[in-house]
This record gives sequence, structure tokens and C-alpha cells, in this order.
Amino acid sequence: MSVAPPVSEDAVFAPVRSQTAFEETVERLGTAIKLGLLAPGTRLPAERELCRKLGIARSTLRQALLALGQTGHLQATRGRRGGTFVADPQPPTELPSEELLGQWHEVCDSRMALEVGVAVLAAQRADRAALDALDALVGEMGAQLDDFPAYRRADVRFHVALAECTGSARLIAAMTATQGEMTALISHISHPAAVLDAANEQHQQLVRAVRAHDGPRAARIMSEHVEGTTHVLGGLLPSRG
Amino acid sequence: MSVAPPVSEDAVFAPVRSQTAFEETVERLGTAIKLGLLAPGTRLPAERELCRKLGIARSTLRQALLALGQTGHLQATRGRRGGTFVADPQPPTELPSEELLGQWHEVCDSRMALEVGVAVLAAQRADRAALDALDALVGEMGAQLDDFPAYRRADVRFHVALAECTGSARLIAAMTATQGEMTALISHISHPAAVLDAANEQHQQLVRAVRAHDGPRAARIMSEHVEGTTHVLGGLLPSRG
DNA sequence: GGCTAAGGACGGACCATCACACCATTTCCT
DNA sequence: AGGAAATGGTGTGATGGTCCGTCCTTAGCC
Repeated sequence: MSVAPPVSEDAVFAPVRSQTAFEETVERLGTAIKLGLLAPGTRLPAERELCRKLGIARSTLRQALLALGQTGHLQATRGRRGGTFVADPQPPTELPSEELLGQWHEVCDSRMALEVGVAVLAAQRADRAALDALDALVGEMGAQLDDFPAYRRADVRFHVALAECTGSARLIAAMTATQGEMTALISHISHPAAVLDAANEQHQQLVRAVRAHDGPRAARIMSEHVEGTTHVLGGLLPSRG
Repeated sequence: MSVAPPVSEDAVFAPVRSQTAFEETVERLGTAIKLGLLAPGTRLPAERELCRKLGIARSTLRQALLALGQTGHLQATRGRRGGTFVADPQPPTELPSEELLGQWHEVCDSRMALEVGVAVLAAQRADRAALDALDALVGEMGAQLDDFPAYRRADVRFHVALAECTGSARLIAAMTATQGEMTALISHISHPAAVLDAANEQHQQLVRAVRAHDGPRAARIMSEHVEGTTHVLGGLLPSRG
């Protein structure tokens, strides 16, 4: 009955990093803005309402809004018709942090796990309206092969919409976080139209598989899709093996 | 070019919950103990060393150790050969919290995403030693069909070992966390030997697919495996639809 | 002019966390 | 026997994040 003791305890005793409410708020709102989920010009809910939705104190929320204002992502106006708005235009995207660059392989692995699983669940659950929305996004990407920022915004919406097909808040949140990390990694490397076209072809095949409720096929297509991005990154990122 | 605005902003403005270092430490160590990753009798690193590994102050770590001691999961002895030990025997497992019961569907969805993705990556990367360890765990489970706690411990080690095949610390951590939630949900429902046998048959087929580097097949088997657990839960849990 | 809704600013209270020093207990070594 | 060493146990003060309440400022609307 040789009891296997293979589980390494490194994972158990790895550093714990507790995020403060301030940090997590900056992360959440900043990611949504950088991904285009909150389009430039969008008005955020009033501070007194937003802090209630986020479950934090108004002063804490204001710290986050101030930070995002100083980086140029938000802009506030006072007065009766005032509010906090997503800046238009947005500041130029900064280079990915050294920390994120060092983790790019882990990011791609996490993404692989999330996207493939989401594809399986979406194939089980997507309704017609959601499928039509996905098709529309595929069309939008196809028309933006020469404008990477625009293509990428539709790409993000596509993958988040796929997560929304699962109906799981956790998966939606995980997808937005993952897409935020991916955007930081890929926004400063070149994307020839041919590469985007090939990727979008996979999007289209994926929607077909999802529409046919063919989970295994959706999983296969998605894994190849993610692998494509990973290989592109591996080749073009500042070399780290 | 009809710009699609389908992404609901509910996810962006959902409550942020910041975990304190104390809470996260209790969660980490408690999960590892309850899953059997830290076997009864195991000696934890000395406080002064462990707090360094975890990146927290010793007083904070002591709060967590004290809490786990009061719930009967840990036991400390003083003196030169002393230390903090995983209690033997462990206290009886408590019933799942109302909060977790309300989220059981989300837990299963997250698990589906994680496990299927991990299966795909493991099929690409598992080496022979890891595969043999997985086979050993399948054998161990097969010999424990009538002792659910023992079966479950091997089951957890199996799924964590699969995550270790990916080499991704994030995925290993996510797998342990997910298995912890699953254990809390399933440890108080009945598990006929026939059900466990069928599940273990899937384990065996999964290892075969991984050994053959057949990612799509591994994904399909894993999705069916997770779905099986989900259906069992859906049928036996206090009904919530 | 006054009301209203929004952002902006301040101060006090609470608590988690940290760093540090020291105490108590047990075992090992000389 | 006695000291060194390694461990858990205790206490104190400082720091900083978070909350709550209050008030100020701005700008549009009636």
C-alpha cells in the first residue's frame, strides 16, 4: 500500500500576499478601463453609490479614484451634472512590469486552464442570443485586422462574453483579470494582420463548436488558440527561455 | 460597424473583499491540513522560519496558529525539540458553511474550468515519474473504495499531482483551494463504492490519455469526471435547484 | 436666489500588522 | 552539573489601512 507522499509543501508555505481594499479597487477599475470594458467617456456611478456597491468606505474608494486620476485614466468634474469619467483619450499604455514579464509563462498557463474550461462550459450553456453576439464580435475583429487596439478590444469582449455564457461570476472575474494580464503583455509587440486573421479564424470555428454544443471540440480549438498566443509571446518577448 | 456593448458592468462593480493576512494564513494552512497534504503528526517549520517563508510577522502567524490550535487542527509543544504539529487525530470535519452551500454551483464551475485546463497542460508536460505516481494513486484509490476519507485523501493527492505536472505554482495553488472547497461540500454526503469505482475508472482512463499526450481526450474525460461529481452534488445537496 | 447633486477635504476611532524585546520550557552538549 | 540552543509564549509600541461622520466647494436646475 505504498503511500505516496509526492505533494511538495512548497505551495503550502509560499508567501501570502494580502491585497488591501485600495489596491484591489485600483486593480479592478484600472483593468476594466484598460481593457475597454469601461469605454472612454463612460461615467462611473457617484462616489457615494459606488463605494456602497464595492463594499468599501468612500475615503478608500477616493484613494483609488485619485490614483487612477493621477495616471490619467480617470477625470472628475464637480457640480450637479458632474461625476467621474473614464478619460478620453486614454493615456498611452505603459510597458509591462518586470514582475509580470517574469511570470509570463504562468500567466499563459492560467489562461489556458481558464479559457479551455470556459469553452467547455459555454458549449453546454450558451443560448442563441449570446452566440449571435459572439458572431458579431468575430465580424468586428475581422474588420479590424489592421488596427490592433481596436481588434484587441473586440477580442477581449469576445473572451469575456464567452465567460458570461457560463453564468459564473467567478469565471467572469477570472477572465477579466486574465485578459488584463494578457493585454499588458501583448500590447507592445507587433501583430501582423495575417496572425490576427488566423486567430480570428479560430474564433469563428470556436463559435461553431459552441453552437453545436460540442464541448470537446471547443476545448481543442481553444487550447490551440491559446497555444498560438503563447508561442507568439515566447518568441517575441525579451528572451527568458 | 455596430459596436457591441454587451459586457455587463456588474462584474466590474461587484464587491471587493480584501482578505487579511491572518485570514489567508488560516485558510492556507487549514486547507492543507484538512486535505491531508499536511498529514497528522507532521511538524510545521519553526514559527520564526515559517513567518519568514510566508512573508508575515510572527505575531500574525501566531494568531493563525492559535486559531487552528483552538479548532483542534494543530498542537504545539515547547522546548528544544518542540514545535507545532498537525494534530493526530484530527477533529471531525465541520459541516459546510451556508455561504459555501449557496455557492456550490460556482464552485463546481470553477473546478470544471481549472481541472479541464490542467488536464490539457498535464497531457503536454507530464514526465514518466509523475505518470507513475498518478498510477500509484489510482491504485491506492481502488483499494480504498470502502473507506471514503482514505479514498478522498488519495483523490486530492491525485488532482494536486496533476496540477503539479503543469509546473505552474498558480495552478497548484488554485487546485488546492478548489479541492478544499470540494472536500467541504462532499465530505458529509454518502459515497457508495460503486460511485467511487466509476470515478476511479475515469482517473485511470485520464492517466492513459495523459500518458499518450492526448490533450483533447484528457479534456473530454476530465470534463465528464467533473460533471459526474457535479451531478452527484446537485442531487444530494440540500435542494437549491 | 435657493435647492440639489456631485466631488473634495478633514479628523477621530478602530484594528491589523509589524518589529522588537523578553520570558518559559525543554533538550543537547560539554 | 551547568550552560548553550532551539523552541513556543508574552507583551509593548509604532505604523498604516480602513471606516465613519462632518463639513466645504462646485455647478446645474428650478
